[in-house]
Amino acid sequence: MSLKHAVLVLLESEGGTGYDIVKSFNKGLGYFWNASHQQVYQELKKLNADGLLQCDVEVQTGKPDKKVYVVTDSGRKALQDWLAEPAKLPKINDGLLVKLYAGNLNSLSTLHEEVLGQRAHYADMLESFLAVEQQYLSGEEEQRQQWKMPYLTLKRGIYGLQAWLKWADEVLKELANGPV
Amino acid sequence: MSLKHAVLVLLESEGGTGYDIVKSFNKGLGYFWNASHQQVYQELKKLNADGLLQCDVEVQTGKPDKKVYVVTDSGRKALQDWLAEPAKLPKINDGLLVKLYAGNLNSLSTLHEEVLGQRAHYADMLESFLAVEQQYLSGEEEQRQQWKMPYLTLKRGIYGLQAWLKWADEVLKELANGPV
DNA sequence: CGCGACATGTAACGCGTTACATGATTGC
DNA sequence: GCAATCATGTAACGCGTTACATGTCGCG
Repeated sequence: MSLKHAVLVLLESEGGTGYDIVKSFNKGLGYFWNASHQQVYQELKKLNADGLLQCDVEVQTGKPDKKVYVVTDSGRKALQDWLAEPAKLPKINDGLLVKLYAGNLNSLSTLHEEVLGQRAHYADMLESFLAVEQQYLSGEEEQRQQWKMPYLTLKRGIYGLQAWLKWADEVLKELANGPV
Repeated sequence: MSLKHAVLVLLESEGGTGYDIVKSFNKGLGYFWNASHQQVYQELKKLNADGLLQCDVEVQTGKPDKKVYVVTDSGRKALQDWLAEPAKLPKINDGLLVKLYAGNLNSLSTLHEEVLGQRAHYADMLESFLAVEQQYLSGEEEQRQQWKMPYLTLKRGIYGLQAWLKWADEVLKELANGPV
């Protein structure tokens, strides 16, 4: 949809390498935007070819050369254009819910295990989000002001996960009680 | 990811046309699985070619002929295989959150409008979900038993939307208060 | 000695979006 | 007359996944 714009946002203030961007997707932004390293490197190449990014190579020994990308003026313009148009609603395709929906085709115990597995994953995720939140809340006023917007997105992750976990617990109860 | 399997689930019990499937994606299943009609027709063609679906044509006058698909034995097997393997975690790519994250690049009033717009959409959606829930809860015990699993997926939609709306209200307050 | 972090990619394929295309019937 | 519902598709393109591919450094 717009990996392009997510990349521009990340590079806007600082510039960075593909590797840096992938790391961001596994931390801050990663709560609500995902892309594999393959995808990121492809995209960087393309954005560079299209003139939205400029690339400086830092030669290194022992490691592959580091390619540091920075946003160009036309990149900044593309970002502004995107910010001005309304965001699309995210598309949800959740296989677990399809399985549940078709519950009678499957054994309840298999479903129970699956839900438990995802539950564990999301519970870990929530814990780490809450830890980041604590860090934010205990920071200086100035710091808090600076990280206010990213914090709002973190909050989204927290509420979303709490709702998911609440739901999952109800489902697990149903699956345990249920006939068969 | 597995439009294939979503289609098999929908056709498993009844058989149906591409049009029927698209309608399902706009109702029941649509809360957590989406696909355009173009995608659905392509997929049906492919599943038919691969022998997972069988197609009977009903000739009609005035309208295009109706193609009714039913799941074959190998289709049923493919479904069972999929049900047996663990579901992947859904991938989230939410442009609105990218915009918020990069809030300082944008005007707060633009962000405010965007959040308000999505809020309106999700509020409508929640209302319609709650209406469906009421219908379910006021049904006969036997009906409830039959629709239990789809109801659990509806519940997911309800909790998810409520969490989203709660979050959005906090964000709107912040965006209204905030400096600039 | 192996694992994880660092650092980059290619190729093939499959999934999803946008635009284009047709045409009857029913109800306001 | 216009919009919605019924009913189907093609073509081009762009986005995402999986598999393959390479090589160093530091830690335990």
